[in-house]
Amino acid sequence: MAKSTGRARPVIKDVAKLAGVSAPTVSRYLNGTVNVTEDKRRRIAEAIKELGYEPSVVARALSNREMDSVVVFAANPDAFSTSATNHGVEAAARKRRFLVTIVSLDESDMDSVEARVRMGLAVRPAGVIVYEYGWAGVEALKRLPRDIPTVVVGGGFGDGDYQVINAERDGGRWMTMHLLDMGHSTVFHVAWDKETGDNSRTNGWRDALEERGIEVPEPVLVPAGDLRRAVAAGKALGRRKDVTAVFAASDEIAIAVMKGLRESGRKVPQDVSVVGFDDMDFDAMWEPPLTSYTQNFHEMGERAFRMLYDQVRAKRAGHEPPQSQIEVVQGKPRLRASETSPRTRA
Amino acid sequence: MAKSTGRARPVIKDVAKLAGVSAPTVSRYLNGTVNVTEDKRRRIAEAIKELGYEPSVVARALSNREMDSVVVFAANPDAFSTSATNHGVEAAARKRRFLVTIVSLDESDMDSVEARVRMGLAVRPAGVIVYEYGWAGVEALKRLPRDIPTVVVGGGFGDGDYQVINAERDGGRWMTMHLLDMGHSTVFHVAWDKETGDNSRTNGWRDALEERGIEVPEPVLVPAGDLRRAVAAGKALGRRKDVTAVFAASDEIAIAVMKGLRESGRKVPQDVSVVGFDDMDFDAMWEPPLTSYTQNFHEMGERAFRMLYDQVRAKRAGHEPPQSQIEVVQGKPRLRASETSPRTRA
DNA sequence: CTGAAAGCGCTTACAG
DNA sequence: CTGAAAGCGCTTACAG
Repeated sequence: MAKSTGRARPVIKDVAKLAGVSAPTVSRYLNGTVNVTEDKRRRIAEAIKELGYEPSVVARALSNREMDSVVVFAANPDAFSTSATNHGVEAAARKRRFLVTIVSLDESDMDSVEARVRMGLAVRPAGVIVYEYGWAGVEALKRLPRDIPTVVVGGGFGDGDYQVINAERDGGRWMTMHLLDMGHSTVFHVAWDKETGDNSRTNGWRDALEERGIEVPEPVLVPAGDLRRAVAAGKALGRRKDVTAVFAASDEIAIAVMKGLRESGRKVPQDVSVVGFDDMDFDAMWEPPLTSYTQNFHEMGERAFRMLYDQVRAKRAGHEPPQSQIEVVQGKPRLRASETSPRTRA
Repeated sequence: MAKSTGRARPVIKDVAKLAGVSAPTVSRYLNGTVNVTEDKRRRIAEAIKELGYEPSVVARALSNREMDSVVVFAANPDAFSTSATNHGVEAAARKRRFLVTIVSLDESDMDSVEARVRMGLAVRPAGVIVYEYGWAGVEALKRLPRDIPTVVVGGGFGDGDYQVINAERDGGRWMTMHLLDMGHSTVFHVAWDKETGDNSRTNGWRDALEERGIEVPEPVLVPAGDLRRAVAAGKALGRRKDVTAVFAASDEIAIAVMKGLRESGRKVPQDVSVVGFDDMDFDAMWEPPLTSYTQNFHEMGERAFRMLYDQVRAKRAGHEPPQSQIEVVQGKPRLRASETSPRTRA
């Protein structure tokens, strides 16, 4: 603890001198690469403590040609999914003493993706994690060198050799089935217009309808993020007497749709059942409490890091990379009170 | 673009050779520290392009004794305020080609703060930004060396020499005054029990009441994050006929309180006016649309970085540090429909 | 098991 | 303006 030397920050040589050994020995002690005599171990440990020594990750990185760090490329930096996943990555990384650097991708400025990828790679991270919650992730992925350990989070099956995916499609199917099981003859669907492909909630909705042999109505697509348009969509749906159930692709949409439905004189859930997706904090507070589907983004982040770490370790040890793999993180429905069986027509 | 050499990643020497100059000259060209002949500039530029050269930030960091990066210490990593501020920091940092590393502080594990600070500092960042949205930030701040450029975001006046603060107290005062101006004889207040001190919404509420010479009722404190307890608080308030207006310390709380109020048979806003704070996305969707107060976290993040950068630049140039300063980022009220003048008692 | 030497890829005095 | 040399703080063959 005591700052015994005049140096602002002790370096490995200071430790070595104080412990009466050479710098490489301290390095070996620190990294456990080779055995060090018990006696010396003790003296080194003491010296480290005495000086408050912390190895320079920068010097280590230069020597190792890479840093103990992971860079995360993420679009939609303000989205809940992004921030929760970041947190999961960071928690797992910390256990391995890896640093995480977030480089956000601006969906509105494609040209910059190239520059941002270069910038992120300039620290020579041990690996990268790319979120495919939005399409900018796909662009970033294309620009990554093949030899850097990479994990893709989200997106469709097979977007990456190593991937952590959420069961979006399954979830969409489940929610739709749930409504069907309650007796609704069909389920309408409202979603943002930017969909993420194969593994989407929208496809899950389609799956359920098709499985039941129900004709799939046209999904209602709304410009991404435009709550007002989502309200309008709800209102339009409300005017059609054949809609008794809607599966909204997100809680935000569900809430907007409910508002629109009410504006057109329909009650939720008495006249129309509405379910959402994402299980946001507020859902339980809603009137009526919104039925939704939880995804565990934090868990996805943790798994993504662990999957990456396995690759990094193999690479450093000179082993073959682990087998390509896709982990699917299941979500689960949270039933509340925004849906009910359709009532018999008056 | 073309990878003309066999090297995986070109280094400064490759550029130098191709351009027919020495490595230091390339370095000077890159950093603009000294003039380089026009002729050589051109050749160097071409070589860089040809090789796709990107300087190693790690090597540069080792030489400079610090990295072009900033570490952010942030508690409550999942909170909207945290993620929006991060995004602002990152956007501003990118313009200066600084990397940002997020180290999250776990409020439940105080012992680790020390370790996390050390870990964050191990990359020798040029500076650090600490969020005082929660108390863990205060702990981190105590453990930072005095000589590293630092800016504090949030918290109370004077928590740091360089600080970007939100006008929380002003906002609380404004919202309370607004209710008073509508004719309510007093305003009740519900908040999480962990308050951030001087510059708090709660204090703003108190200010307004005191300015008007109104006796300040006991604020209702609820365990942080416990929405259910907040609903209960709303319910309890609803049973008291003297409550006609409540200022909730956050939108989450406002929503829970509204729910509780309704459970006790009171209508919002007809019987009781409720206003929140934070202006979350959903507020406009609420029934009734929730009146709230916006804070510009993104802007706070940007300003924090710029303030930090000024310190870093001064330090690197060997100048005196800029004058200690506190920037206050104003928020603004968003009036919607969750409050109204009290109606005359029936 | 351990030390002296060389190297990672930059930058910065030091000469010229 | 520009090059040769030394140094930033580690790690890793190479000998012993």
